[in-house]
Amino acid sequence: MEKRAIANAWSGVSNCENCGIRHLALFADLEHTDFELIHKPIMEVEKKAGDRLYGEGDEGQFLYTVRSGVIKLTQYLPDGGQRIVRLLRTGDVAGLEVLVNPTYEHYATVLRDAELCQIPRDVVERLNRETPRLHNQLLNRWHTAVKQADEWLTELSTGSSKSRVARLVIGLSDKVDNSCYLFSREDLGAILGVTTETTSRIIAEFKREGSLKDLGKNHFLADLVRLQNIANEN
Amino acid sequence: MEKRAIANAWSGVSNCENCGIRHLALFADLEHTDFELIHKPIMEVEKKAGDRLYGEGDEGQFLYTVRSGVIKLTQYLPDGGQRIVRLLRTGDVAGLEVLVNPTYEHYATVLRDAELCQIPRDVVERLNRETPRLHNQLLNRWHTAVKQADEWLTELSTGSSKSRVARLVIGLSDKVDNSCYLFSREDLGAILGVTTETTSRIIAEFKREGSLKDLGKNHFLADLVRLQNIANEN
DNA sequence: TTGATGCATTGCGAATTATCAATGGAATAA
DNA sequence: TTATTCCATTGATAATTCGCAATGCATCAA
Repeated sequence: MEKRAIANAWSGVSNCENCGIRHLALFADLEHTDFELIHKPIMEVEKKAGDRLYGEGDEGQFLYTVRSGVIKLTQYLPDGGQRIVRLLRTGDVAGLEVLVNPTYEHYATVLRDAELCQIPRDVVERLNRETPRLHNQLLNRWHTAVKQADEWLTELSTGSSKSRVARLVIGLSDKVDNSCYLFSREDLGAILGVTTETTSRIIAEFKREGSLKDLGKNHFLADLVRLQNIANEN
Repeated sequence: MEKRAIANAWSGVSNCENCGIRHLALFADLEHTDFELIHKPIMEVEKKAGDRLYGEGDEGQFLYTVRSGVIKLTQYLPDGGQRIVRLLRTGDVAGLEVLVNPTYEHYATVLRDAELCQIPRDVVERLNRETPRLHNQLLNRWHTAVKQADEWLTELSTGSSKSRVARLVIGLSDKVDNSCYLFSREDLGAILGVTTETTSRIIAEFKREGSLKDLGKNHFLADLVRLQNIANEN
């Protein structure tokens, strides 16, 4: 995990303004003068799979914009059971809740090596107070989060585990080349609320029947038509 | 379903400003001058259990603040399966998504007779543009929605159906007098992602073992300690 | 009161999923 | 190369949940 200061205040400003993924990021709508409101450095950090960004209950100092990679947000039950409630990808923001509450509400863990912009909470709060151009982006982020949560409830937590795995694979597939990078069976199970073994059995079955072709390293070729049928069955 | 215009523009304004539940409502932080920005009537509507506020895909003309009663937000799967993704109660807002998208994203149905404030989308959009005092409330609403969705994923869609029913009953219980108003077994099942029969069996079992005491009309006395144990078991 | 209606409950067999334990296979380090 | 380690897969069995049909129960209207 390497940390590279984009900057002291001024050059941090300069870099955000020219960020390659700015059109996807929280600061998409900011104008030149807005960037002058940023008086704390925004760091670009790299994290490896397995690294933790923050834990539930930790004091929320930073928000994170995902530049690349995948982050999982996890919550635990009293009995120790865990559930992955959301996946964050390029352009998504982790830790939005610290604008409303002092602490984080999830464990944020890197699922695939990630590059992130680490933004001090103060910076976002100040921009939120002083320029209206951040508001729409913030509302959009919240909306996206609710939408994903609702989809997970209806699509990934309803029906037989077979259809649910199928829906998850479809959701993780690149619709252009039908390729699909999966996660460990344990993580897939934690997304779906089923056991590791059940997930494994179903994916193995998909491979046997040709719905998935194994390309190695958890990379698959997906037969989306077939999977869609399974997804709709039950 | 009776509709009573609070007003032409001016008296609508006046009434919102003096609303009995304003401290809970979307307009909680507005100041006197902000109310003058409201140039369309806000209607107070009464709906009976079973009435529908709007459907998924409908053009989103209104937001609704719940004054009393309970509203369910439902999504459907292609195979016809349905899932209740959220319950709205006093102070909650239905239809927030129309500030971001043109159409509603759920079916909103009255679960218990409800009184609602029907607010034209334009009104909220204008206030959102012209007064910063609505922003925090909007962010808060979104945050609440995400939080409830996440809780439903971890608590109501994880573990055995018995623990899930127990967690749901606890969540629906009045912590002061341990009383609990349930819904039809079908609705409870749609909240938990299990069948009506399974839900019914579990609640019947709770009654037999004394975790719930039936007071008639889906009103129960809950033994929260016992239920909590069941909730944590598995 | 008497039906009629709409739910809730229950029984039972089938299907699904969990659980525990063993085996297999691929990637990595020595 | 050879171990080693970490997962994924599979088997066997138990437990849970579903699906369908029958029955019970309370409410409401005639």
